[in-house]
Parts: sequence; structure tokens; C-alpha cells
Amino acid sequence: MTEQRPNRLEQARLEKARTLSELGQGPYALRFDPSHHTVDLQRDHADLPNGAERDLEVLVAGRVMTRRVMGKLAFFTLADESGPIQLFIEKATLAASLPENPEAFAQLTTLVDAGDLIGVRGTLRRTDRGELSVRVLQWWMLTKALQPLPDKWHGLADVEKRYRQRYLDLIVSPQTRETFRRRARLVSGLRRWLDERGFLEIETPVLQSVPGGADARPFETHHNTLDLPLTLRIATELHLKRLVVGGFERVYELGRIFRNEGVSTRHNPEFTSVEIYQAYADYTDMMLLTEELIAAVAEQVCGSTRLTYQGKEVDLTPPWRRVTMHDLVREATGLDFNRFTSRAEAAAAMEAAGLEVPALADSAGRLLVEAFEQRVEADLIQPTFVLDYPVENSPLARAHRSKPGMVERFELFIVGRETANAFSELIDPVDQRQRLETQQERRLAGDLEAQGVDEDFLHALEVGMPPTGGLGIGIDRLAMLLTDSPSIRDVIAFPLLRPESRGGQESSISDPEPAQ
RNA sequence: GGGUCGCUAGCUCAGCGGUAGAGCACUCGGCUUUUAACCGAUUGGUCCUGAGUUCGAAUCUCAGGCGACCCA
Repeated sequence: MTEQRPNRLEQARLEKARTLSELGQGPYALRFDPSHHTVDLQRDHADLPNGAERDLEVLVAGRVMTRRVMGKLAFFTLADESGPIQLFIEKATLAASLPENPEAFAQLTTLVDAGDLIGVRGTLRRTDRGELSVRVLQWWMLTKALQPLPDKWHGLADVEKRYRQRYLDLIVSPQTRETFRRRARLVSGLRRWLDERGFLEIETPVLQSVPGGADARPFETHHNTLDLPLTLRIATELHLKRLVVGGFERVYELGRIFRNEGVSTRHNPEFTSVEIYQAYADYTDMMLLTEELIAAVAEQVCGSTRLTYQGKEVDLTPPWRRVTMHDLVREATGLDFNRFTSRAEAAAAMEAAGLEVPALADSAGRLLVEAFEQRVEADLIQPTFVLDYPVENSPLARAHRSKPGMVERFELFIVGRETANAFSELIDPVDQRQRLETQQERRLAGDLEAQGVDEDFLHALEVGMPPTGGLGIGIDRLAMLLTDSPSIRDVIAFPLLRPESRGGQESSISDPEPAQ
């Protein structure tokens, strides 16, 4: 995709690949059996003094990262998944070790480029300068690279290239490798924590006729043989609740969600969430669960519940602050939304306080959320449960047990970002139908993010759903926090980017010819 | 959606109206303790694309493409 024709560097490497074939070993090996990872060698032989050699033969394989050739002696750096080790390559040693091939040293130093994958057999030696090295007795080309590595000093400075060609980023950036290791630990730690507590992971459909469970625009697609318009799911909520109706008391799904919205440092159109449902629980139970779960995962990923995010100290040690949205808005703006009896009243007060009043926020409750987003959200650095949302914004949450107009819902904010969202789930099918019909009206009135009516879901509620607490956690945002990454793209291996276009070409993949 | 910035050799960048440059990489030569190895020589360009202004455009103007950051 980068180059149509092989450039000069590629030509030289292709030539070397041909030479390797002529020598009978070829540029691409079938297999190799390393005896060690480099990190184990570095650890086990940390006591080897400078200039000393250990009478132990090892086989290591990896990518040649740097080459330093000086006449009859050469130093390469070889890196496997665990890290680097130096190769100590002497002409005399190779000649003695491989008497049948007096050219072994010349071949190694001329046919192997930085970027190639090779395997070596040798003994361990620490150089006079203190670098643990494999003194090479024999070598094999495993994979000849045709493309050069990025600049060894600057690395991959081009942010776009880091995302588009993540493989290069992973090769040259230890930090990137660590980020994705941590993300993997986060995901597996989270699953383990839930599994150990009896939660059952069940996969629900990605392809859906009625998108629901969240306020978002879906991606649209189509099933050919059924001639069926379908959308990609925007949440897993409604299907997981059906499973609770079906009798599974603790279920979760960790998976990909698709929302047809913009791209930013906090948004990728496909992202990963985990939704967790627990029967006979309410949102206060889900707060406890959230605290314990995230603290446990942070402990596993970072070794501590205290961490630094972009220079800010964050303490995830439970318990976390719990505060209502009303109180937070009053603290920040002096506006007491409990006193407002109409949207007009709230709007006037907000304008007087210098807040923006968007026309789309068509109720006092929606304005409360506006005020929160404008003045509070960004300052919630420490983990904070924001409680009790207006019913208008939460069509799937149960009405508050004591506060009219509110629902039993919390969102968790950390470093100014929404990281989790939970309710006492609405299980009353009559109430739920009214709420969804109100959503449908908004939808018909032009709100593309409003939800539709899912009749089968309502039917499931009529069959009877136990009182249930539900929780959703944004895995990408949690990964950002636990890896100290400023952009969501740093924690998604292959984030969505526009295809590279050259000279107006839409894509490098050409359309197939019509069938004969 | 709006604003700011960027796009020049494989990589990192300079050049900002007058012959297209540097370091690294590559190729060649030298070198047995280097680790951004070093020394010498050579090679390498759709200056993102298109149109315009000009005697002359990488440079100025306009449009477009892609990206980054900030804002919504």
C-alpha cells in the first residue's frame, strides 16, 4: 500500500534473498526451536562478569534491530518478544565452528539487514563493556525482511503511521507493546473476576433489526439472502436482560459495540464494553461491584490502585465518592435544579450563570445534564459516582424510589471521563413501553439517537424480569486510564482511520471484474 | 461541524520566489569490544494532488486529499 514498485532498498533486499536461495538456505525458514527467551538469559546470567564466558549453548530467535560491523568482528542486537540481547559475532569463531563454510561470517554480515528475523546458536559471554551477548557459532535466516525498519533513533515519530502500520510501532516501541500487554491483562483479569463470582459470559447478536439499549446512531448493513436491513449493535443491554428473564441470574458480555459517530481522542466508532447484570440487585449493589472490580483489575494491571494519569494522581482505592448530579451542579454553578419547576425557569437561570442552553435540551432534566457536562464533568478527576439522573435521559432505568422525576442511575467518572454507567434496571413492562414510546416520538421528530420500540424485549419483560442491577464499563477508556494513554487510539490496536488515498484512488483494492 | 498546525529522500527534518539539502539508513572500501559504533566515497526526489499568479513555484494564492491537536 505504501509503494507500488519496489524501491531501491527493497531491490537490494530481494537480491540478498535470491543469494540466500542460491546458497541453499533460502530467505524463509520453515521452523526453529529457540531454547530460551532473551529475558530469561538476561535474568539467569546477570552475575556473569565482564569479559567472562559461560559454557552453555543457547538457541535464540528474533528480529535484528541494529548492526555494527567492524572488520572481522560484528555486534548485532537481536530482539524477541521478551526483549533484546546482543550477538557477538567473530569471524574466527564462526570459521572454527563451521569449517565447511568459510564464508559464514561474510554471509551473516552482508546478507542480514536490520529488520530480518534470524536464529542463532552460540554460547553466552559478557563483553568487556558489560553487555550480555550470544557468541555466535551458527546462524539461520528465518525471514528476510524486504522493508527497512523505522529510524532506529527517532523510532516511529509519525503518529498516523503508528496507527496505520501498528506492526512497525510494535516492533520499535516498547511502550506500545506494554500498552497492549496491559490491555490484555485488563481484559483477562476482568473476565476472571466475573467468572469467579458466578457471572456467565454469553454472546448476544451483533447484527440486529432494532438497535436499542443506548442513545446512538447505528451502522447500517444488509443481509443478502434474507434481503433484510440490519444494524450493528449499539449496546448489549436488551439481549442480556432477556437472558436474565430466562433465568440466568448473573450474566455479562464483553465485546465490541458499534456507534456511528465521530472520531476523537475519546471516541472510536467500534469500541469494547462489558455489560454486567445481576438479578435481585439494585444500583447501590452495582456501585460496590464497580469499585471492587475496577480496583481489582487496576491492582492486576498496574500493581496498585494508586496511579498517575497524564501527570495527575488518581486513587482508585475504594470506597469512592458518591454524590448526586444536583449537588455537583449546585457546587459548581450555584444553581439548584430542585427548585426549577419548568424548563424555561431552568434555562433562564443557566443563561444568567453564563451557561449555554441548547435547544435540543427540551426539559429541565436535560438542562441539568447540560449544566453538569459544561461545568462539572471535566473536573471529576478522582473516581466519582454521579447519582440520580433525570428520567428523560434514561429510558431503561427504574424510577427513583424516593425522588420524583429521577431514576436510580449512576455514572462513574474518572479523570473527567465517563467510564461506567449503571442502573437499577426498569423491569415494569408498562412503564418501559411508555418510555420507549416517548423515545420513538423523539425519533420520529428527528432525534436520530433516540431509541426505537423493541416489542420482543417488552414481551420478555411481560414474562417477568427479576429486580436487577445493570452495569456497563467502557473497556477502552479503562485501558487508557490504566496505561496512561492520552488517546483512545493508543489502546486500540487498529483504530478506524480514513483509507489512504493516492491521486484520487479510493482504495488499493481494485473492484473485481463482473462475473462471466 | 469549526479552528490551528503539518505533509520535502526509506526514516527524522532543514530550505519559504532563483540549480533540491543535512543526519541516519542503503551500496562500496577500511576497521576484533561496539551498543545512535567510527572513518572515507557513492547513490537516492511525483517537494501530498490539481489549478492559478510569475520570466521562474517546494516556497505565493485557491481548491481538494490525509493526519495531528483543540473546540462543539
